[in-house]
Amino acid sequence: MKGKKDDRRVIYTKMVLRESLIKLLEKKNISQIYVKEICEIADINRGTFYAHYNDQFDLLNKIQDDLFENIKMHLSAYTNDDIHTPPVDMVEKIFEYIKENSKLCKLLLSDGGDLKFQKRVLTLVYEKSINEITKNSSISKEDAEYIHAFQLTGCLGIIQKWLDDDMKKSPYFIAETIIKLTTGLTELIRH
Amino acid sequence: MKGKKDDRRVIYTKMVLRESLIKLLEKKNISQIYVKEICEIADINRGTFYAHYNDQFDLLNKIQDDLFENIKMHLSAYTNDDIHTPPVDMVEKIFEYIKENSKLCKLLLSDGGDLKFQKRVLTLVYEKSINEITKNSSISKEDAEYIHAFQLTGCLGIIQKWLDDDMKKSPYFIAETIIKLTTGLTELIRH
DNA sequence: ATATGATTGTTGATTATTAAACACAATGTC
DNA sequence: GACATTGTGTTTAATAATCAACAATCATAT
Repeated sequence: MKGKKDDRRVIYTKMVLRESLIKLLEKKNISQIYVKEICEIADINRGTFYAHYNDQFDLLNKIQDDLFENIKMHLSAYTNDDIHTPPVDMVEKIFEYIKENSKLCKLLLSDGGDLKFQKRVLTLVYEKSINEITKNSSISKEDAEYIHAFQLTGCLGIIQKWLDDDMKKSPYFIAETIIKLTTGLTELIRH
Repeated sequence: MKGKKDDRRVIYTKMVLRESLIKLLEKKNISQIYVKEICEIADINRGTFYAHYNDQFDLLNKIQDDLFENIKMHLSAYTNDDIHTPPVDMVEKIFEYIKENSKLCKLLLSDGGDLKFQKRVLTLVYEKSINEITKNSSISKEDAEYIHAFQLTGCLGIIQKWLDDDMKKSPYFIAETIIKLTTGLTELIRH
């Protein structure tokens, strides 16, 4: 799948460059950020930056790809895990992950965030859960699609509010709430 | 005075190795700490450690030397600065420095700390202030020595208490207190 | 328009760090 | 005491990051 693993130097370089860009993104737009700035804050030679990334946008994309992949991993763990693990615990893990990366998530998922990225994440969740619900129920695919349009934007709303509130509520509470609301919805349609 | 300046890599390596050792020193004695541990926490190749230091003790010595040099710098700034700067502000700077390096200072200056190092610092302060006081007063050198024996251990006591209290009082407050107590002392002898 | 200054993207030579391996010493376990 | 395990100190070739320089591009103000 990939070449050799990065050694410590590469891992460190990428990490500080990412942190540096995230820090800058809290203050200004990506197109107002210079490569030079990123390197100064990261304390990394500019030449080294270009050895890994083409420009600011490339770096941001890589960061987004990573976040996306991680969310994907958490989601697949949720749907594929054995039946004996309560669903709440699995969803909780996703929110713990979001909390750990709150700075970045706030930037990308908030109102002023990256719309393309949000759509990308939502589509991922969408495909996962459409299958889940239509699989073992009498609900038509058409109905399910509307339910999920509602569910997805609803979840995003909850996440945004949670981040805005500086994650005062525990990840478990949010997970529980979301599980209740989403499972409740399908119950409503069934009857 | 010295050769070429270290580049970014060297600076980073030394920094993380120092932080790593300090972290370990909070849990155990220097002679119970392995070089291997230090490198693992710092995420630095063991070979790189040996490129800069001989062993744990050498690293600790270098850390102490640095702290010593910095305290020295702050002290000399205090005694050599122009007369218009209030002494309290100068002493405050020293305590701000201690606060910034509280972890390390706590380790080295506390009751269980390194006695040799404490003595070294005290001697430094001693020489500075003996001159200061005998210079423009009628106090004999013999008297001054006793006053300072008192002053120095007294100051160390205050610093230790301050560190034990997790530096709740501001650096300025401590500076003010120490100035009051030490200048007060010489007044007492004069009369 | 033109001049001034700052950022860019790339380069070449140099240096620091890396992973991996090694024989050896220290440590703990049965 | 013999045993396996773990840390030590050093070496190797490979590679990543460094600094410094460069012409080219962009920004801003005059």
